[in-house]
Amino acid sequence: MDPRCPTRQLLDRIGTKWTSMAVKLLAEEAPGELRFAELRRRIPGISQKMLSVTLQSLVRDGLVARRVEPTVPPAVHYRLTALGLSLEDPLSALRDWAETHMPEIDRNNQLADESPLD
Amino acid sequence: MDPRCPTRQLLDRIGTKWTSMAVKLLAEEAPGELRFAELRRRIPGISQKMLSVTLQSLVRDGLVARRVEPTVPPAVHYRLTALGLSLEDPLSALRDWAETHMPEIDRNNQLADESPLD
DNA sequence: CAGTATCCTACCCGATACTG
DNA sequence: CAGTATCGGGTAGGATACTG
Repeated sequence: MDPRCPTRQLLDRIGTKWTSMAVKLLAEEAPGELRFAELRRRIPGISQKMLSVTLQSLVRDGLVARRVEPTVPPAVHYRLTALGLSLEDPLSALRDWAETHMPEIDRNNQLADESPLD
Repeated sequence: MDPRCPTRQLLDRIGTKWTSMAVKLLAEEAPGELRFAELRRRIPGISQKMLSVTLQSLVRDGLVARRVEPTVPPAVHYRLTALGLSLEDPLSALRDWAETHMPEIDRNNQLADESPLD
């Protein structure tokens, strides 16, 4: 198996802390857009810097499109591209699995904590 | 959106460098088992330490089962649990997407490198 | 409003050596 | 064979301050 396989490269992207949340919010809005500040409001705990870094990476990958209204102050809108939207299918499958099975994983970890002799 | 949502917790696990490869190899073998050294051989570049850490984490989560034959030297076998096997569906969907679309993402990044003024 | 620019810390991961 | 122990570098990510 190749440690540089496409799957690993993809996980290096969507595995970063805020990426999956940004993609989900933009997917819910698709084909509409969200502004920088609106995304910031909907992702509790994210800093301006991390939202900026996250979105730049998504734009660079071609998963998200950035549109600037040249007003003062500027209004910047983000939306998923067709490529980004196509990622929603496997990503929502992963979300469904997580919501269904993460509680069981949590229980398994608690059991491991209670029986440290295994 | 909750930054501690199940999806993020799941990505924190399968997003680590070697986890998705270990799961894939064990899934291909399911319901059979693989030994430590055999996994090591099939994951080029992984160190003993990282394979050990990766497998321990998977066992702790209940995604992988560990079976020790008390011989000298010991023979340790790993296999996916039912829970681990259920993860294969969304994970293979993600792999399929990665193989199909990562080349396009690579091209997008190359274009971004060539046009730094955007 | 939508970003940059710095600084700093935690921790993932690799390299290496050792062991029952 | 299947681990554990230890050390160290690189980097993701947080806090804070500044700007067109």
